[in-house]
Amino acid sequence: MIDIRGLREDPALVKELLGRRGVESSIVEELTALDAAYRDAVSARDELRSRVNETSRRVAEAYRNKEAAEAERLKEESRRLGAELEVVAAQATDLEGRRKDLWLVIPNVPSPDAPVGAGEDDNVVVRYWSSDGGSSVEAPDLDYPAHKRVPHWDIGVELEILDLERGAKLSGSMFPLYKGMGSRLIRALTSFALDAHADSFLEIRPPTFVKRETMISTGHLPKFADDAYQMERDDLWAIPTAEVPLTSMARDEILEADQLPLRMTAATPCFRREAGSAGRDTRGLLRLHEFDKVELMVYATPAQAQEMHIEILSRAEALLRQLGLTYRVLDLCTGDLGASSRRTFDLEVYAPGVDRWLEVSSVSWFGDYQARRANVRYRTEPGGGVEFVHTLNGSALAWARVIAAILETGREADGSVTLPPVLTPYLRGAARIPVPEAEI
RNA sequence: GGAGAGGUGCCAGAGUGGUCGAAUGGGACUCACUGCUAAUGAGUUGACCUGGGAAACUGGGUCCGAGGGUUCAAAUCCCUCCCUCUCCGCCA
Repeated sequence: MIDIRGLREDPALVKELLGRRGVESSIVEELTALDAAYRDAVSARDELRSRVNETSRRVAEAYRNKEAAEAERLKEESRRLGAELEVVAAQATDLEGRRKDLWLVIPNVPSPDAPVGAGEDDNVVVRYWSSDGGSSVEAPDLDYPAHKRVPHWDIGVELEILDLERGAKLSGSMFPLYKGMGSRLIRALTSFALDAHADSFLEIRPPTFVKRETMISTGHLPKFADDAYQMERDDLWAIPTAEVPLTSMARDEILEADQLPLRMTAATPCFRREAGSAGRDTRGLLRLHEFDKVELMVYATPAQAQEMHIEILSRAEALLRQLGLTYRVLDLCTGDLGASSRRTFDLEVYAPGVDRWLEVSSVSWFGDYQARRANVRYRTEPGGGVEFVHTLNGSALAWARVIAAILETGREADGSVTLPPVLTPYLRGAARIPVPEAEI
């Protein structure tokens, strides 16, 4: 949730910044109006409640003084005030609910540093990286031989490591089934990444299904309910990313300043209905209802947040470099920013077979937007006041698309795939995926 | 799933209708004493909403697992739900 006090103080600024991401100023004005009405109602309710309380106190007093008649009279008065209170309180409750409903669906105020733009075409490429060219603001040479211009779904069938038809048989399209080296590759990548972060990130294995409140904390509900899988009977939701459970780890808690920054990492499956993109990218591993991902998440003080943002980004990039994959870093423009985010960098790997840049990581700084929803605070100093923490997270990394890029990038002329050497120790020494011998 | 016990402040723990935001102990913080640490003494110590104030501070309201109800009045009585513990059952 945005800082509603900040909104009261400077509505023009909030309107301006939210306008950059396409939020109508009338919506902000509506929240301002509801907020004012809510506060009036609360004052009226509290004043009346105060009188009821006072009257009740006098009832007790009257009884103590053995003034039964006076007590009866006060009880009658209190009853009358109570009836009045009920009406006023109902109004306050109604306004509070309407204010909260609107408050919850208003997206975060973007960072003034985020590039202004309408949509993904306006994202800014910060840099490219390739194993040949290193880091550069110039796009690398994307000149690949024909044998690398084969889509991973064909490679997957050829090498017998992907069986999307059987995945579809079991669960429907966009639920992949990996086998053999395909399956092992996910395990290897997961171990590789978790080990890479083990120096300073606490490894967590969170639950995969979470309560409604947990989804609300990160901003995935109520607005984006259509994108999530729900177990209706128990009102549990399948996590779309480990960000969801990790961000709620400290929900309703007050952390000590010396615990921050608090870094965590988790490998989990991620579930997405992809409701808005039916029919797009239905082939292969480009867009899936279920995929595995390693996530990094940090609780930080506002002062630490920027530095943590860079640290997460660096870690995600380091993995891609070690895997030898060509990638680029995008600074998302205000129009493409996720609803909860203040600023986001996306990492996209280049997959030569499908000739596309694939998003494999999204590194976001949420400010206190999620912390306010999740009520995660910290004590600024021992015995001092409390403030909301800042939350940040980033994938490091989402494996399905990384695997697509590895297969396409590593494909040799004979059809086998050479794997990134860093994975060899995690693959019982295997350095490549051979072409299966033809059956006789 | 069945039976029982229980959920109170940072922690432990008292409190069965009004004087309870809540005893007491511990912790933490501040001050004093001490060369330092420890010990001792005194004091302070919640979060949230809303109003006043530049601020220090201050008025009102809410919060004793959650939500409803009874009552002039609920931590305390009633109902529903959630969670924890013990035993039984089941199970990887």
